[in-house]
Amino acid sequence: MKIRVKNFSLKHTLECGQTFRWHKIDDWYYTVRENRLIKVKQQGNYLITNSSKNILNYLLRLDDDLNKIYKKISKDKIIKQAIKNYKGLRLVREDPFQCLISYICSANTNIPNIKRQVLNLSKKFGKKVDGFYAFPSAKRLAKASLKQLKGCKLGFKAKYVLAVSKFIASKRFNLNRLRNMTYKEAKKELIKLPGVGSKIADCVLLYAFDKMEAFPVDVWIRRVMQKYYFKGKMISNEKIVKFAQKYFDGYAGYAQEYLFYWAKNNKLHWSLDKV
DNA sequence: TTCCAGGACCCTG
DNA sequence: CAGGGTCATGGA
Repeated sequence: MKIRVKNFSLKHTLECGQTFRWHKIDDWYYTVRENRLIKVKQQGNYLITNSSKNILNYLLRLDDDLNKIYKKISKDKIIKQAIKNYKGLRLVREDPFQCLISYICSANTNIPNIKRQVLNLSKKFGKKVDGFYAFPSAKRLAKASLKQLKGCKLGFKAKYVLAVSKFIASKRFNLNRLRNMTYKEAKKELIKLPGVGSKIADCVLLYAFDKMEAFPVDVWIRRVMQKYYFKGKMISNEKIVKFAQKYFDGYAGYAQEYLFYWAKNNKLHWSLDKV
């Protein structure tokens, strides 16, 4: 099926580092969602896919009015440059459990390692679907042993993944309930989970629960914010979050994604900050 | 060899 | 509340 799109870049959307379960083979991107294989590629203003318009609209936020969002967040030359470089980058809508576990795995490591960890989990515990692997359910991961999880190279995060999976599988923690909460309420709940702090909670709220005011602060965002928005001054993560939420006026999450990709691709490092 | 990566947690002062 | 050490893993 062929879907007309405008103001959309599949490449930037899937390769900017917000999502870890799309595999690129030639021009096609593959993932498994709800135990079904989805494949998609972009040709100019069209997406070619075996899926449906509704599903891709949902997963890739094709209905977001990007021009309106650009207008809201284009407040300075840094963010303008990032928007210009990555035009068409959209946030994604991830499965909440997959998103939560993926970002728990993201602690103190890099994107290739995160991808490796979630792929290992999928291969070991997920269902095989047309040659690819679904991300395992909470129920399945809750039955895993710590040794098996460490075998997936999760390192010190294995215990968090196991504990969180057990909380969710046992229904002592209801992930779906977060969808109807405010950003603040939902964040307060997420942070109660072991291995989940402010940054990972913001990632889950942004990529899985539509909380556009979430502003995950990782090392790259810290660098770009500290250098260009706080004159190099050391500042707490919470102050960065609060500043961004006010400054980017309801769309901090979108601004964050562009700034993150920009900082990372420009190899922004501390040595440059100190100039 | 040392440093770093989409951090959280624990302990100190 | 801020600052530092620690935790597994793999690439530069």
